[in-house]
Amino acid sequence: MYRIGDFSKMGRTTIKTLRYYDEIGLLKPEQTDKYSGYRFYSSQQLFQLHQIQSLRQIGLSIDEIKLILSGVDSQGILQKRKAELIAELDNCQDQLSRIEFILSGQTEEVIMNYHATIKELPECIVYSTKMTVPSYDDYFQLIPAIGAKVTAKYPDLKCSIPEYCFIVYLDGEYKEKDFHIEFCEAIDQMKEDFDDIKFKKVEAINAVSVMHKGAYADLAHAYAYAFKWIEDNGYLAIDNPRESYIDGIWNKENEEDWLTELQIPVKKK
Amino acid sequence: MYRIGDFSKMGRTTIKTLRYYDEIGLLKPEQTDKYSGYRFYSSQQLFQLHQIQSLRQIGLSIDEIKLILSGVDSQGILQKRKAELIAELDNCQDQLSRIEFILSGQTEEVIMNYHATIKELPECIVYSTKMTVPSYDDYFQLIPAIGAKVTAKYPDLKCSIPEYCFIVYLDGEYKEKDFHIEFCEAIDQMKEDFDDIKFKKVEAINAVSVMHKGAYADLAHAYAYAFKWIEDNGYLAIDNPRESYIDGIWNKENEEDWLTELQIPVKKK
DNA sequence: GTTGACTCTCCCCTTGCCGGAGATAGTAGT
DNA sequence: ACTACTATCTCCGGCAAGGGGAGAGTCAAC
Repeated sequence: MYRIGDFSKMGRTTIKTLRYYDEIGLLKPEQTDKYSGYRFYSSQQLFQLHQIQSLRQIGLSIDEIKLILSGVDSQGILQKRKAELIAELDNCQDQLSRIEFILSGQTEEVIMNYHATIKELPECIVYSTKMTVPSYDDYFQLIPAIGAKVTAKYPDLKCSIPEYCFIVYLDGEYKEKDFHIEFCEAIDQMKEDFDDIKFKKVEAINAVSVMHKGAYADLAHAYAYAFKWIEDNGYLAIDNPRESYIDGIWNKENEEDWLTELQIPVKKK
Repeated sequence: MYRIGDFSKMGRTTIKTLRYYDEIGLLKPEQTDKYSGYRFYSSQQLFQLHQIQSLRQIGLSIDEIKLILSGVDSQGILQKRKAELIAELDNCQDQLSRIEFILSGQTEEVIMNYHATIKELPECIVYSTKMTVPSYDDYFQLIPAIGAKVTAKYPDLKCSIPEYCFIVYLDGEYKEKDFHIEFCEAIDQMKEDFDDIKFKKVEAINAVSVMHKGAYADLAHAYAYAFKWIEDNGYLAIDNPRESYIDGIWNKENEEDWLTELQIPVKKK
């Protein structure tokens, strides 16, 4: 029989850990002095401790170890842990890649202070209309009329809150002018199409998001940054990019305060 | 200005998280109603939130993000995170390898219930003597005499507590009999060599440890298991194996209760 | 006036322990 | 038997980054 200090040295663990394992019932000392409370361990328990340590070293949680020790489906638990590890590896690789990307010192990132995140865009219902516009300015002048037209037709229709209004670029390539775009506004319910207005459900999707602050003329930098990010970090663009308007001419006088979110649907390569 | 619910939807985060960021001063709402306590965020803060999220997605802690936002050495922090990630990747690979090893279903593991752990063996002082013995039994009969001889010479010398007594196999290969071994007993202080007894410091080292329960005749299985484990998990044995005796003929009658720890110094390949 | 949706603060919970305070227990030396 | 020292005990609090829920107050619509 060994006291906790000696046992901890033999098992290369800490006294705190042994007391904790006692408390949670993972490894109870073979004997506990009723009056002093001293814990006494046998050398046979070193064997058990060693097994626990080997399972802990492969990252199993204490609850999982308890299950294994009580004879429950250890294959399944190991398979589950294996899946976790593979996910963890992917995640580490992804993070590492992103750090390398930042450290490689993109000019756009430094100057414009761009940052990319992956976010899940939830499913939503939108009304949409396609058009070809010569420039950003023309496009923003068209929007209020579209809103008014839809409201006139369906007075009970409401924009979702918070507002989610975006355009999708239908041109496969980058264009300086005469964009072919689809305007979308997220709403709370489905309605029948009319005129050139179509109602549809936009599926949930993962996207790379880059925030752009300032004039639309500089959006090209944000696009360049986003596509380079996608390329360098092992993602693949799987749909047309969206531009979501948060602040613009309609609520901010100063061009520098305009805020636009670029969303590019992607998947891991 | 947006209330917390809308802002959380726009930023694809949770209300709890926003409140937490407020509490710890990472992202305070632009305005807080003095009477109702309601938080109000501006769309410009969406930009800040987005930056925070991009840094969180590469695994930085909140304290690190605070540093970066306050303009402190972001290069250094990213380098540090990169190093962490590389270590994490190694660790995941190691764990994955161990799980594969278990799942590949080693016979020895199932039958003998072997488990391997990596542990750090601390530095210690030992006295040692080399000998060639025909069998385990002969060897265990020799040991008490050695102990007595040393104690006679140095009465104030004490074995370390807990006792750590092991032999090192000097034969490069596996032998059934006539082992060339070095007997070592850990002690509390250095002394002068005499006769065939040498005193020396054994350096700290990492070792694979496998516990063997039962007769010494079966130790060969433990060796086989340990060396296969080392091979399959990308380690390299860098020194002669040690056998540390915990329970044996001297304190347990029943051979099945004997407990021996096999320690093989290794490093990662 | 009354729902119903939203938000607030406050407190406890998570994992696997670590650190420390204050109280005993056990051992060695005198 | 007394003292000094070490080992051990229990209990409390803390860690990272929020999550869950209670109970109370706010806000807008019907």
